[in-house]
Amino acid sequence: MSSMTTRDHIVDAADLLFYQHGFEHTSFSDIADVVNISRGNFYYHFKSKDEILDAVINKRLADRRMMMEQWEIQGKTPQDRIQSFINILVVNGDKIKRYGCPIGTLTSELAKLNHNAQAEANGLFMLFRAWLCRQFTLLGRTADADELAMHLLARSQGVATLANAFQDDKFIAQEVKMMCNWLKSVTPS
Amino acid sequence: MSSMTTRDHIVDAADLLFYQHGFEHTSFSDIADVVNISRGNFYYHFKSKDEILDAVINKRLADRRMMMEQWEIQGKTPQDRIQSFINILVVNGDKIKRYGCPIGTLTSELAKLNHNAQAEANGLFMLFRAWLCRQFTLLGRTADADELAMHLLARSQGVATLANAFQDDKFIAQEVKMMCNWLKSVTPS
DNA sequence: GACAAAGTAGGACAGTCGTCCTACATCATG
DNA sequence: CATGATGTAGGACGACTGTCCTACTTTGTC
Repeated sequence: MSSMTTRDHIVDAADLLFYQHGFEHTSFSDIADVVNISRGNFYYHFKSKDEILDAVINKRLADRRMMMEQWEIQGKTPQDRIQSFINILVVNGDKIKRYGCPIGTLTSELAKLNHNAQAEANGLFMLFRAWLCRQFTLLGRTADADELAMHLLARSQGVATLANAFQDDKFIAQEVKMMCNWLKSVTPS
Repeated sequence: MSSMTTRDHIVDAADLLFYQHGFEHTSFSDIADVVNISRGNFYYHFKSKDEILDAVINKRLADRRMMMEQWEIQGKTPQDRIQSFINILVVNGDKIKRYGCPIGTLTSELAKLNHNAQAEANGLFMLFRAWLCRQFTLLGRTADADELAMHLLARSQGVATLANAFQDDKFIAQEVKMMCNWLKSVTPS
């Protein structure tokens, strides 16, 4: 995109580097090398590293919102849309094997750092939770929609963590299949 | 323990601090403050920070092995023993809510750091995987014992990650109950 | 073309990190 | 008591961190 500002480039690079190497392990120098600007000049665009983190979280929130909108357009039924969520594990399989889930690993890291942005990062989970909850409600599971949402979220988090540790494609495929069957089993006929 | 050496004290303190604040975010000064020794003196006991990490991983391996031996003594049936594994989520609920799973968060961090000790840390997962696999085999599920082991491991990892993010006791209880029901459902009658 | 505004470069800064070194204390054994 | 081994204290080191500052270049507007 030629219309992208330097600020956008910084946020994009930080987004990727925070995912690949973690927030703390990513330095200004690392980002500067990617964006090709001088290290000291970040402070024209951001007052602190934490402000970059805020921007990255907001970008991720926006990205995920857009993704969900796509799912709503493409998936006619709630099952289809929930299926789209499950399929992330396959679509992003390679990245997840290497770096884990972008959301889960970020919230874990910030929890250990006792970082101020914890609540904001958790908003990413809340976004998926609320969206899934809505889909399960539309599916007819009004009574336990949130439970089901949390259950599915937990399942996919667990698969991401183990896929990252074991680098196992077959495992991901197996678990995705089981989640599909589970989805069928909770869908009223 | 009065019989504990300084080295043991260092490893214990590092074990706890690595869990609470992460490996990278824990400095020699942090450990020194807990153990009450001078910072520069670590190198009499360890040649590098990575060597402390090795020692911590080995300690965790030994601790978990001991835990499993206890489970084998206390649990008469394979179901009982697998149940003991599931119950970690309740027994260690408070710590998990604060800091996540000690194993999952460590392997995630080391993956992002691209650290040499990744393989060793993954040994912790392999330990549980093999143990669970054995229990499911004893349960009579010889054909898919490893699949079931990985599935249960993933489930507990997911619960730990979300419990850490959402600080939700009720969620843990719900998921543990579901895992119990799942365990019954895979147990041949 | 003048000039303020927007953006950038590059280095200074104080602090912290892991590492290493040397001097000192403790202690068992002769 | 003497002596070597074991362990400890405390600071020096170079590298790197996030932050901040000043000088410079580019850009848009009158």
